[in-house]
Amino acid sequence: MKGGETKAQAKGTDDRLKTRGKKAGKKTKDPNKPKRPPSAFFVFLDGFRREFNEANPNNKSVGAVGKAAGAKWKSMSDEEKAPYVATAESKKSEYVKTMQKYNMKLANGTNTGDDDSDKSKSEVNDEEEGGSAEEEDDD
DNA sequence: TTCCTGATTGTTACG
DNA sequence: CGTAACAATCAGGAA
Repeated sequence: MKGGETKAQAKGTDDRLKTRGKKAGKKTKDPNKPKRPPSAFFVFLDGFRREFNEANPNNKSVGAVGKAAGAKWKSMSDEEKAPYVATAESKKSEYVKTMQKYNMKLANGTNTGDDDSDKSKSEVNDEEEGGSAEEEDDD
């Protein structure tokens, strides 16, 4: 057990509580723009929502689930969040890779037009599918 | 009818 | 180092 909880973040961003821009219907004009992968919390939320949906057919709204999920999330132990965090990590890996292609494409698209076969090796080889998500920490 | 907001935390990136 | 914003969701409120 770690005595000091990581309060480093210190939620110094309470300002964002106020509807931070973020329009729902705002679509990105960049089709390749990689969307951020769901955090461990979101991964947990994904499953939690379904449960909440059945547990609360009345459904209140996203806020209700969010609060419930957040409350429970904090109640969860690191080990319980481990699987969610592990999934989040995997998503992040893909995100990073996607980001590379996104950046690369921009570099290619906005820059030159010379590219055909050579660029093949120049570009990022997405054939790197190794173990991935195989981190098991034995207690 | 159609669009947008709300609420949760995490993660990522820039100055 | 710190801040700023955005990631999903689902139904209701507003114009």
